[in-house]
Amino acid sequence: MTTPPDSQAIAERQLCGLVNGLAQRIAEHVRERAATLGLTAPQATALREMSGPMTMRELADRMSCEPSNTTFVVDKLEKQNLVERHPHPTDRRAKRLALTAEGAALRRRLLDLLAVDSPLSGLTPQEQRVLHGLLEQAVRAAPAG
Amino acid sequence: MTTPPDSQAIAERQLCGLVNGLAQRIAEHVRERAATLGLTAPQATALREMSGPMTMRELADRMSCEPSNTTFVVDKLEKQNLVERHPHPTDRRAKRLALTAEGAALRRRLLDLLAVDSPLSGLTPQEQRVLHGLLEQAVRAAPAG
DNA sequence: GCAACATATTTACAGCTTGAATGATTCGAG
DNA sequence: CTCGAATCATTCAAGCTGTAAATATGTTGC
Repeated sequence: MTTPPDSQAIAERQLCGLVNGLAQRIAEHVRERAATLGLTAPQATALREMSGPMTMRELADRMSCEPSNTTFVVDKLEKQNLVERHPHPTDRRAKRLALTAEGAALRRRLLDLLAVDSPLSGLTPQEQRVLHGLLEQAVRAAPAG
Repeated sequence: MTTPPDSQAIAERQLCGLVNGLAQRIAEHVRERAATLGLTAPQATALREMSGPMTMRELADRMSCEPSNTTFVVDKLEKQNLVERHPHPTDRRAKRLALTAEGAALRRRLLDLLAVDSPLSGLTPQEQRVLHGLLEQAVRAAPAG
């Protein structure tokens, strides 16, 4: 070891800062593009994750947020006629979220907007794959606090 | 290329989700440890970044948030006698933030708490260096929207 | 010196997010 | 079948965060 004992801790702190900084960048990027469609960032994130019918809990997991928050966000989307809450076919506790035709169309436009000048465009596809692997490993290793 | 045309966009979306997910993990980790010291997550983040005297703007940059937010957070820390706002020696617009003795002691304890079982402990030091390099490259390539 | 513009911080406000409490439903053990 | 624990979604209170505007100071060019 060529480094002092707590240098590892310092490196980890810097790394946490970088992760957080990039997450902020991504959020800001989403916010900008979403605004052009009349959506807020969390609304856009929800729409982005709605690749098919799913429950509130499932959407919350995809958005990495609390279920109570998805209630709030989905309320907004529902008022704009972008998504609908249907009863779940097999579980009466759950709601089955589905995009309306209008919602599906807006989602397509949103995905197109988000694809250009992504905050990750500074990395080559290969570098992105490496990053993907490392992040997945980090997330999987620290499951639930 | 062995992949369909928009597969790259999908990969980037997944990557954004991973970055966000890990950032959430880190925030949660900070929140847990901070709570044992009577601090909220943003308060702890501010304390962590206060490695020396700095201005509000500088702290905001380190915390990757808006200056108005640091006003809010520093207000809380000041009420707990952890930091103080002093006049800046050369720029009368700016405030010079400094830790109190109590704040410095608490910061030391906080750093010790944060160092054990870091959310990044699933990666080896070498992997962390690779991750650091990739993140820095991504952040630098997307400067300001 | 002064006008015009840029910067540092704060305030007011609106929107987002969490965590705890609640009601409805499901599931497994007896 | 029934009890109790667990799960899904919602509500509410409290706190966090960003935007826009306001105030004060600094800087530049004339």
